[in-house]
Amino acid sequence: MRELEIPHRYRSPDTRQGIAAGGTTPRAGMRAPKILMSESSLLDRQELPRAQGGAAFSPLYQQIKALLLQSLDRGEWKPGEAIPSEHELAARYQVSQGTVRKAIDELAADNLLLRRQGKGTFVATHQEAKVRFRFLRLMPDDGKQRLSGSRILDCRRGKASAEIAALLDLKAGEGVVMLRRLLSFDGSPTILDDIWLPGALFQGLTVELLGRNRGPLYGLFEAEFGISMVRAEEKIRAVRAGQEEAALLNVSISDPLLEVERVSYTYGDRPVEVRRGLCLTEHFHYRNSLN
Amino acid sequence: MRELEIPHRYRSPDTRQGIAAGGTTPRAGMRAPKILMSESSLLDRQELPRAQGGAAFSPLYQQIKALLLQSLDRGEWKPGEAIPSEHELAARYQVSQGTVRKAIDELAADNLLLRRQGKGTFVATHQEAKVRFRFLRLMPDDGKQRLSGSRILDCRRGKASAEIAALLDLKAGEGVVMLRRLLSFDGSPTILDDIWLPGALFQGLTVELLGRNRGPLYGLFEAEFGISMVRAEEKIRAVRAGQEEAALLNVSISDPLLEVERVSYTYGDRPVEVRRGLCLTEHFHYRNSLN
DNA sequence: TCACATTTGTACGTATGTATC
DNA sequence: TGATACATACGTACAAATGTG
Repeated sequence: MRELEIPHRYRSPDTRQGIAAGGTTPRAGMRAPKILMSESSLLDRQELPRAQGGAAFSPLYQQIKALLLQSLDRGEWKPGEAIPSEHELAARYQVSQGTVRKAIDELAADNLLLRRQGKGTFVATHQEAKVRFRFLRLMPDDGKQRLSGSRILDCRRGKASAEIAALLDLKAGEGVVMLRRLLSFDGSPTILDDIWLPGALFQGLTVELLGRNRGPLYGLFEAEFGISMVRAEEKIRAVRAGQEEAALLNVSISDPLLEVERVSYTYGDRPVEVRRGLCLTEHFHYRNSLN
Repeated sequence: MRELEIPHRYRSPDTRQGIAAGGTTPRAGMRAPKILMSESSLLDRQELPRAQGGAAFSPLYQQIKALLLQSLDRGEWKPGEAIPSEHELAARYQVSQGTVRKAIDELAADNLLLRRQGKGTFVATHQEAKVRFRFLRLMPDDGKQRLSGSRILDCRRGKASAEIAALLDLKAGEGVVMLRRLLSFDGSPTILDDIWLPGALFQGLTVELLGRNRGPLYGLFEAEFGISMVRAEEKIRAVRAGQEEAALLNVSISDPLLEVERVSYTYGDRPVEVRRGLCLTEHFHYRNSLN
């Protein structure tokens, strides 16, 4: 583990120990602890700048959350696997189970973890239908999800354009993998995706590997490259079909298409994918919930 | 309040009372407690059918959440107002503060309530910029939000079409208010909205009232009609501009437009608005976050 | 089928920190 | 300075779901 400090708030409530109840149970005064991470690291701290000029403090459970995030990021627990029990984590970090619980609660709310009563807490994976659904927003108008077939049209390596480099947080000219695929539903081509990935992170990515893959692309990324897509931002527009796109999607030039620009992030808000999808919305729609 | 029953789980942990610690603090055994709503009402219960054929049980905090929802729905606390403190609610419902806290946590997570440390917990209102932002997803490509001007083009009453009636959960032919408005940013028309509302709920809604309104439409609905928009579902497509729409949005016929179909819901998942927006996405985009 | 251990879920209580007025 | 309200942290006990012997 790492070096820990003691914050000057949420100290052990040792004032209790004299007054405290029956002596059979282990009391707070016996424990050593209260930890604080020495560096801020992945902490998604609030925007509030503390009045004091000093270090950035955060509640214990946020620190635990950050530690859990680090473990996830390092691949200590793989997608689909169970993480240690709350009890075990509490012992490991020397905090109460309730504190671990609150940390996990937030990670579960962010869909990074999945709790199952009686079984344990599991690392979210794109192999599950539920998760995949969260990232595939195009739905048939009649509501019935159809089988989707993916055809890889292209996969090659090159240098990032200035625009892509900026979005992926790369230096201009760094290597990227570019791939193009066509998703069909019931055999009719519906989504044309252009995808850019940082070359360094996706070394062995080839058409052959993609061809062998059944199931979602993000599932492959998890299994083969250890990269979990955790979050994405999309920008959606209505555009006109160009010549090439029209041909691939089997529509006329200038037909309206839904353009979906996506930047996907892994743990720690690091961008790892840029995607531009062109969708035929004659019989499909992009669904979204506001709340 | 209402009649309450005692569930056969989560009974008072009265086994403690003999063993329990110092006698100065109020013990669990003193309270009367443990409630269960006699009817299911607004409960958003899980899909799990209980093994037993009997009543539908739910955790206490879910019951409290349902009671809070009822109070919100009845307008006991108005948008922008503070609800009673956790302490007070705990006393009212005869449960612990922690249980009230968990109920409020969920309502806050759903954006129905807003917690402010040191001040209280407040009913969410569309008067706030933050909330408005959640429902206005069209953004300028450069990221800088501009002033939006709303011009009401039409407002009349009529009978619901079969389609609208179905979406609003009305009987075919029931009265609706239809209105059309044009939103402009920096003076350039960008969004053309057609809106349908249940006539019965929006009695005094007129062009004059709309004309006097500054601020968001949903704010007006809250203030004048006591109807809070809490959630919405959208379906998004790329379409071709028709003649009328093209003229109003100042584009050519057949230009691509983003169509956003929205159904909005108030407390208890009751649909209270259908909206069809046509958006110009030359310099704007619909933003969305996936997680 | 039953008993048991494990793991998450619910509920309670207490003490203290932090923000606000 | 004090009162109030939400936030954090600890601890305990029991319920419910799951898997195993």
